[in-house]
Amino acid sequence: MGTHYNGSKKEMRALDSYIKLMRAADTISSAVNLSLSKFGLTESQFNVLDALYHLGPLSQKELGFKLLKSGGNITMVIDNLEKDAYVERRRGTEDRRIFFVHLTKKGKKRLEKILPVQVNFITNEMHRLSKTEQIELQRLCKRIGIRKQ
Amino acid sequence: MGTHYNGSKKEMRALDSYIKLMRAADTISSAVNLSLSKFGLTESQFNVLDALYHLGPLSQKELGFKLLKSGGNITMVIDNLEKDAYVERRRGTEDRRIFFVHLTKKGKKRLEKILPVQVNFITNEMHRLSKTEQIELQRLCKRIGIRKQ
DNA sequence: AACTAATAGTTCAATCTTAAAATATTTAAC
DNA sequence: GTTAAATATTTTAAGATTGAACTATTAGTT
Repeated sequence: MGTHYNGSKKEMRALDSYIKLMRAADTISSAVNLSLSKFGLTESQFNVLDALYHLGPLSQKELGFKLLKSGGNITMVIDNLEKDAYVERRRGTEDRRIFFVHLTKKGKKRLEKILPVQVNFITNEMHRLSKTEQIELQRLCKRIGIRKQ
Repeated sequence: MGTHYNGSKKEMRALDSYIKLMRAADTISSAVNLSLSKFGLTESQFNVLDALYHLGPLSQKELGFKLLKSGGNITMVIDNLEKDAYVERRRGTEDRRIFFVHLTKKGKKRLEKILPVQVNFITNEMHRLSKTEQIELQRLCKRIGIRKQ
């Protein structure tokens, strides 16, 4: 919020922290989305594929929890990934309310092609910070990014 | 990205920094949006009102630049704010391509009511970090959030 | 067994967001 | 002065995102 608000120093500092945090995240996110768009994926889609790749099949509920997204959103992202046959829904046998989302062979192949490029891309982006700075950034962000009950 | 990727330490660190940064921004953004929703505003709408309040009338182009948003997006956000009569478009006299966006009295009043609450809210959120930590976070985020030409 | 709670997922309405194509206007070049 | 290039905004198509209402299924209560 701008320079005209006559808040206390403490308030000004908090606002400045907030703005800079948002701006940094926006900047990286835009870059990541641009990089992924060359592969025909969005950041959301990539995050789902990545989660399934590293964690194995997950229910939509679990995906939403891991990725901090709403149920409605997961439905839509999975719909789009399923259209492209990168994932498939498999109904739970014990509990038929649950859909487990599985990575298909096609999805796995696609991800394995993209992953190294993405890793490289993000490594370059983060290279603006030294090792020590990155560790410090992680510590600070961890404090902020804690899920509330 | 998960724990299974066998990248170098440097890569793992970069990915971890990226994930934690995104998560922190998501967390704060959700909280801010929730707080603003009580006033019937979105974060985007609030950011526009705030910019106009502190900087005076701006063209849509300038707004997009300040807020790191695309032209199409600004058009839509201004449309919605104009529906609620919080802002109005005034065509430029020298250059008739430009629309200057003005805060209306209603918009100014609304913002002045919300601003202190928001400032307080964000100050509380950021209170998880000490003064020194916030200053460090700002420094690190500033390095990352630099606009590319 | 029947009723109620809770849970998983879908659908809907609203807004955000972008890139690309289309419009309107201005500026530059010939 | 007319044409071409540049600029500001709008429109469009696709996807992201949420909260709320809805459906289906399960679990708990009596």
